[in-house]
Amino acid sequence: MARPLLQTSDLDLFMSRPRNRPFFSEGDPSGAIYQVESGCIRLQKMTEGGRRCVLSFCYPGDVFGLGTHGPEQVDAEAACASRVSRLGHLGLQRMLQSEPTRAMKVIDAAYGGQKPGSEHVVMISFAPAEQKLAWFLASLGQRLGQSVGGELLVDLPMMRADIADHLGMTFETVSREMTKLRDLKIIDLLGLRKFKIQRAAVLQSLALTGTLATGRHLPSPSSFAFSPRMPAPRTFDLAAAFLG
Amino acid sequence: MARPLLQTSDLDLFMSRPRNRPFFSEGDPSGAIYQVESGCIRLQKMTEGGRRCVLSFCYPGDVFGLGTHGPEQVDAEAACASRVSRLGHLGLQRMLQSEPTRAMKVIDAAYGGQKPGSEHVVMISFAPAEQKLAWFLASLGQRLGQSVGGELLVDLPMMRADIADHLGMTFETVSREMTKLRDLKIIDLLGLRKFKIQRAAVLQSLALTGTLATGRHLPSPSSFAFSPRMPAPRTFDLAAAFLG
DNA sequence: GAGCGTCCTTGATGTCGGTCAAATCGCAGA
DNA sequence: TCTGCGATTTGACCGACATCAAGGACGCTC
Repeated sequence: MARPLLQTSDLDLFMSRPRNRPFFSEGDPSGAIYQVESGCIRLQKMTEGGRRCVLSFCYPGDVFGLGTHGPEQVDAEAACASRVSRLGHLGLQRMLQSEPTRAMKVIDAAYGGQKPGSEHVVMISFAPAEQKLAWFLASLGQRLGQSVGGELLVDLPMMRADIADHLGMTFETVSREMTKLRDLKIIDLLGLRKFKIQRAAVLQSLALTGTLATGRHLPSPSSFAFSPRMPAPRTFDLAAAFLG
Repeated sequence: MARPLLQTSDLDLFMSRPRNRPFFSEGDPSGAIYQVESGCIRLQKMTEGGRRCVLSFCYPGDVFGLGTHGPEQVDAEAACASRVSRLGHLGLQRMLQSEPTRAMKVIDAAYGGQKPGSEHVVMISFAPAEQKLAWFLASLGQRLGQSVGGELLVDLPMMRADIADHLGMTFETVSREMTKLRDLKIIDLLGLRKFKIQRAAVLQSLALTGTLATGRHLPSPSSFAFSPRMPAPRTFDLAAAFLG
């Protein structure tokens, strides 16, 4: 990660959890802010019927803990062995007084401000299984990918079942679609916890439109694949407005 | 509605739209805050393939316009003939200076702070069609229902297709499931734009567990049906923290 | 390296809900 | 009231995906 939002001096606690153990559970006291140091955190809800729904994953550098990303609405569990640092309620109030601008950035991030969560809803409501998985793998590549000789090497820290519960499908279908993408030579599976994106433009096209494209008629792959989305024309800046 | 968050003196513009016309579109300048005066607003996204996904509905008294409820992420269109009032960027900054506590409440609401949006994701990812619709009708009853002689009379301001795009199904399936619930005497359809909840406890049970229940073994219907959810034990109050 | 449990892959089968199509309803305007 | 169009209902059919069920692979611990 580039430079974490929270530094050691801000934090008042470090927590480690093996896979599937909670950092907090729905209904726990809220107000603290968490930053992922290593591993991968699942923000999830359980249904009455005992099924699990993974609302989002947090990776190193991500901040969570408020609103829809906090114990008022979700559980936070380790998707693999993970370390998380914590800024408590009081520490946050101290920061709000001493460094209000940075504190507002932290708060915005902890609400899940960065990620466009509405895309997730769009994908799980309409897209067929193949497109859902392409979308997930592409966004994972964008977030965690390491460029190696023109290809993108990506960690896959969570289990198939976690991906399934994130995309609203079964782990069997995740597995099948994964195999299909491998057979199409769009991705390559390197063990269970790592994969390589071989044809990024095709994957991206599949993620966006649900159809395969050769990639030949698209804008040059390097500029098209995984480019950040266009910035909004003019954005309301909560911190700026507040601080005058 | 009880007492609207924004008063006439705050607002700088009133807008009316017939059904399906936009109040704003994704990418429009952001920073303004909107309050529904009458009608029903759809917050929605279009997919590449031209399909529509309705992320939420706003009813009279609801405030929207920021974050996932603003033009950075969604379109806002009238689901039926609607009136909306608007507090512009500058007006909001003025309010932040003159009445910061109220302004923070307005901002929180405009981010969609009230509604637990994660429930929506859970429903559309796993629930079968019948449960999805039961959940939607039950929450509509909770929000818009008028108690009339032990039954709940509810307006249904949007079309079947809007409901379908909100729940990730087709309008044909919405129609079929609606008929099914009517045949089970759980609801009664009063024309196209109104319905009555006849057996609230059963509807609620269907919404929560996906199974029909007689209602006999449930807690007394009056306390169970449509009761507000339990408050979180301790909640981080952004406004309070900010204002010291 | 052997043994074991968990996770993953693959196959066979059934079904829910999507798609296509037609009939009916309801409302607005002539 | 009549007419016309869009919204809704209902029906028939089919395919994508869930479910059930074995195997196989991976990564532990000993």
